[in-house]
Amino acid sequence: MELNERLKTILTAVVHRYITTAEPVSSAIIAQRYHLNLSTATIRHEMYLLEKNDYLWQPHTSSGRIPTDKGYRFYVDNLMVKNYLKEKEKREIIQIYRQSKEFEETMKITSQLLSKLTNNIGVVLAPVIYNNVVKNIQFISLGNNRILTVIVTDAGLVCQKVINVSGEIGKDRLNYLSNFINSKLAEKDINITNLNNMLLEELEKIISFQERFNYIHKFLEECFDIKYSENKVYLDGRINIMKHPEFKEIDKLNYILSLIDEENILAATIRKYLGFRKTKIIIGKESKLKEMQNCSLVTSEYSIKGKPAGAIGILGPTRMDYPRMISIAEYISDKLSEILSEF
Amino acid sequence: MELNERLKTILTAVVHRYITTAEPVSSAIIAQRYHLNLSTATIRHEMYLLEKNDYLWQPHTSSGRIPTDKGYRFYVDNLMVKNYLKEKEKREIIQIYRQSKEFEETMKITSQLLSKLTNNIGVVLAPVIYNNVVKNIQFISLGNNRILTVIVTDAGLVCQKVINVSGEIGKDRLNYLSNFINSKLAEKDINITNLNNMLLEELEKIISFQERFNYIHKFLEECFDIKYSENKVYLDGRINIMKHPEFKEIDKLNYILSLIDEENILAATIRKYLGFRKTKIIIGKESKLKEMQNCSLVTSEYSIKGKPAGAIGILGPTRMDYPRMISIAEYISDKLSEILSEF
DNA sequence: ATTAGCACTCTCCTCATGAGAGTGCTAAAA
DNA sequence: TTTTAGCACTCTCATGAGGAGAGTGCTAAT
Repeated sequence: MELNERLKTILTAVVHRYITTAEPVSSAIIAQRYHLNLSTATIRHEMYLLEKNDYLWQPHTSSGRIPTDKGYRFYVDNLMVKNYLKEKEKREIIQIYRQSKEFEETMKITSQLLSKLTNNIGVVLAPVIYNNVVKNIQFISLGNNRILTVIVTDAGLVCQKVINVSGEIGKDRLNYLSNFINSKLAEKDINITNLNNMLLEELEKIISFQERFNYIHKFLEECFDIKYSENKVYLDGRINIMKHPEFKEIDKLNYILSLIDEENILAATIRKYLGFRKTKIIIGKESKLKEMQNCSLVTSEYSIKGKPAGAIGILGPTRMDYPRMISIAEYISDKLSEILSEF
Repeated sequence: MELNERLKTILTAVVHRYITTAEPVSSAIIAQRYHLNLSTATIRHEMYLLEKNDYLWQPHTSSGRIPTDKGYRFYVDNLMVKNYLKEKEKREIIQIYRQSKEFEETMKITSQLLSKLTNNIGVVLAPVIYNNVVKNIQFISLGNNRILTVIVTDAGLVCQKVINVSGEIGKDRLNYLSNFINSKLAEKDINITNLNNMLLEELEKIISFQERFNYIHKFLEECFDIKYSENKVYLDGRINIMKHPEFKEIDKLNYILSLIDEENILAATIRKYLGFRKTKIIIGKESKLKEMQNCSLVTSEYSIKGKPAGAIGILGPTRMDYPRMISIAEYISDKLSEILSEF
């Protein structure tokens, strides 16, 4: 069924009212507060139609109505009015970001900002390193046949990995190696995957002749097999879930808690919806995850120097103020993109 | 009042029973299960004495008894019998540790082991870097007057920091600097604090003449002002709190949740009790933190190459199996010490 | 198509009741 | 003096009844 204007107005009213009060919405409240010049009986009839079409539901026969996931979805796609942050809020955000000069801290601050501004849970996925241009590589001998590799990307990301080698490699040789690679890196932009594929061949040519290290190939392969930042997730504001009446019941709390406990599930969910569009909204059961059934997730991607890098997210009850969540997510991801690009 | 043997036996019985059932313990249960050859009336009288002296309390006048914090404390200090892990469990732990060769992963695995083995929350404080001997230092230019400093300690810890300088420092000069420092490091053991104090003078002498960098002093000072690992905390098994009946009530859950949310509070609490003894037990209100009032924390320190480095912890309800928690905490901290010392 | 009116449904709160668990006390036994 | 049997007493917890209140669904009139 195509919703007519009046049905849309009523659905909007129900969503708005329910978002602010967390109580089932009655026909009387709509009539009183939303000035539709309709009697409660008419509104009741319209609500009945909305319920029949799965936009609303009733906890029990004689109670008010609550939006369904489908109702929220329709609201988000067709009804809501975009919201913009106040200049004052924007300034405060910028102010807070100014405190941090470091990558890790910036990630933490971002998740804190998200949770403080929304009263929900703030999530930040660290940038994926694969896409970034490698700027510098260093090998540091730790002794005991262990070598620390430090890779720096143009985005200022640093990742490290300790590698076991089968025989001692002298300092000079490590220096030779890093100098050689760095000179190659200076010539043109190379990301980690490229580095892996391209450089290995060349290195083998040069080094296996010059240096006769049989194991150098394997060693380098290990160096570049870095998953570091792929799994890194920053969460903040877990306690906020306790503020929402929907999680007063232990069972529902249990679901969202296990989502929070297993950061990987959350990260995987966000990652699953990446690409295609900057901002995405996943409402309740849309995610197919049983742990998400009472939650919504608003995610927004950020980039570094124009290249997609990662995403931030806001996790809260399906009953959330979507326009505001979206404006916050988008503003923060924009700021984060700017800041990381400057690094 | 000094507790006589019979009172001790009864207190022990109450603690053991309460730990397994989470139900107030009645005199009848003690008489039935713990073969004291006493009537319920006598046991009731003894329990009354224990209650008068604050070792037990009753939720209401006609219910069984529950140990107080003081009761648990007495049990832990005087009554409990030390427990040892089974060989099979030890083997499994070693097995799991074998999967990891990296520092970060080892920390994560440790917190997971703690939570899985105890059904409580596993906490790991990363090693504090100050005590460690500095092995190698590298400066990598990031451009835009930004320099990445990587410090490696003999324990294999790596910490990084990005520093803004007021003017560009060339690659050669950075190399000169790191070579100079590294040569000094090779001569004798220097930890970060020493490095900071001692080296700065020497460097100033040498470099301010040779290189005429006015800002080199300030730059180096910033380099060594590293708090990196001090605040790093690894938590695992947050969801486990839901398994305990004491947290079925939302209010109590709220407290422990805010403890889990603010990792710093937890870390600070653990740190506060560091030193003096390897393993420590903080029971309920002993910590003075209102968030801890229904929780106990068992912590055990680990070391790297014999030097105190950090601590692990187990966070759960005061009603926990202390002997087992302690044996797990001690075994894991020992293993962790071994592993980190090998790095 | 809209509305007034009203019976009906369901929740929620309170109160009463009774069973059950476990104690505290007392007087008798050891 | 210590221990115990016996019993009244207290408190919780589950159940059900009753009534108020919120809100609906339906019907007949506008």
